[in-house]
Amino acid sequence: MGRGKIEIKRIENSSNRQVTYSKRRNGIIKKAKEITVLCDAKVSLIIFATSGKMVEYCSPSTTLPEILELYHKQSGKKLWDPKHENLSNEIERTKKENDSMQIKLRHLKGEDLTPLNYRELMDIEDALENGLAGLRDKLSEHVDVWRENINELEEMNKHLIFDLQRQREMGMENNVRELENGYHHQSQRGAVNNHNDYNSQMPFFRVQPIQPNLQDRI
Amino acid sequence: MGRGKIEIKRIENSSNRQVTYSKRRNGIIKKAKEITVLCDAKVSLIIFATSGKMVEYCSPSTTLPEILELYHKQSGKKLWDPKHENLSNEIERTKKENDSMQIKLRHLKGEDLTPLNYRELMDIEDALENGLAGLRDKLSEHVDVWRENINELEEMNKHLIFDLQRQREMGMENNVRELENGYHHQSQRGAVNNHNDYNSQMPFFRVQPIQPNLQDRI
DNA sequence: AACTATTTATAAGA
DNA sequence: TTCTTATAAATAGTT
Repeated sequence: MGRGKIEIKRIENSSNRQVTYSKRRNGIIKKAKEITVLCDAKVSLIIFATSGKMVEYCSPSTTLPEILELYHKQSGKKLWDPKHENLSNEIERTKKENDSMQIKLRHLKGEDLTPLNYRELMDIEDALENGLAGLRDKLSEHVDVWRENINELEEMNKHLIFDLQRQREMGMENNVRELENGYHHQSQRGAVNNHNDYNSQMPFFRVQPIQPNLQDRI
Repeated sequence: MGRGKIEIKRIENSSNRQVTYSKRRNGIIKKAKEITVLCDAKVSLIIFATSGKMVEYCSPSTTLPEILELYHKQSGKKLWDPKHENLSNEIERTKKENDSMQIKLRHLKGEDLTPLNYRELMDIEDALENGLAGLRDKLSEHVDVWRENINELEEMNKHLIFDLQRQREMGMENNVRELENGYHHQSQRGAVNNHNDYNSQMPFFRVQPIQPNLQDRI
């Protein structure tokens, strides 16, 4: 249908091919639209040029996914197969893994033990005892850290108390010097001079933990 | 293009519509084939009649899944969406569940405890102790069953031994009667008459377990 | 992209 | 359905 008849074989002239592609592509889409209107047909048409550019037609009464669903039902061919199938397998595998872990967890919690035989029960007991052993190691590590921490804090306290006393004694000497120089001082301050009274000293210092994140671990 | 021009609107006469459908369907497929050959295009064409009957054309250089893959890349539209998406979500959810169970299991086995704080460790210890408690209940149930079984077996043994002795004594009486009636007997048999010798009696009976499947549960 | 001679598709009829 | 054929529509080659 044109000035001359053409053979149906690849058009070698690239620009001719491009022009023909464009004309015929429009022609097919027009035909597709017509058949959907004239005959109530559902049509999906997807065309890719060699360039990779795509055009699509899908009859307005439907959608591509719906057409693919119908296609799948009729032909039995799986379109999204590789991905879909892989996912199905993976999910099945994962769920089985899940179930078996669930059962193991229950057993370790002492639940659902009835169907187990003596050997299996003993194995679980071993596991629990190992678990408790590991756990108590870890707990005692914590205790060790705290004990060490307490020691360090006590050591630090000692030094702080020592420093504080020295500080006060120096203050006293200053007081004396100041008195000698004619300065006046409030008599309330005298209470502090009794540095053998531990309780009265306590409110004067706060010690930060040596391990900065210790709070998080308790 | 025919004897008369037609409007592009639904053909009301059903048999006309059917005929037109059939002709035009073939026409479109022919056109689709031609454009693939002439212009190196990739074409997917799926047509459903109102009857539900489907015809398909896909250019020989490709497959429908491949076209759909390209379609997805270019348009961004997800074709297999509902199923595919649901599966993806489900697998993700299941994997997360898996991971958390894996971690719990490790903790109960006394592994990977380092990142836990003291409170968490104590919780695990509680869980393990509860587990051990439940487990030991179950173990002692087993032991109880065996103990009961052993008692029953011993009871049975007593009766069997008693019956056996009676049997032998009756045999003896028969022997005596037979002797009185003039029968001859080998003197070796005399050893059996000492029914206070337990060891010599043992080989004479085998007792089946009272619970038929007891073996399975040990 | 527009034109148009020609081929092709197809509507109607059988 | 299929064949026929008059006619509409599509399009190849040209401008």
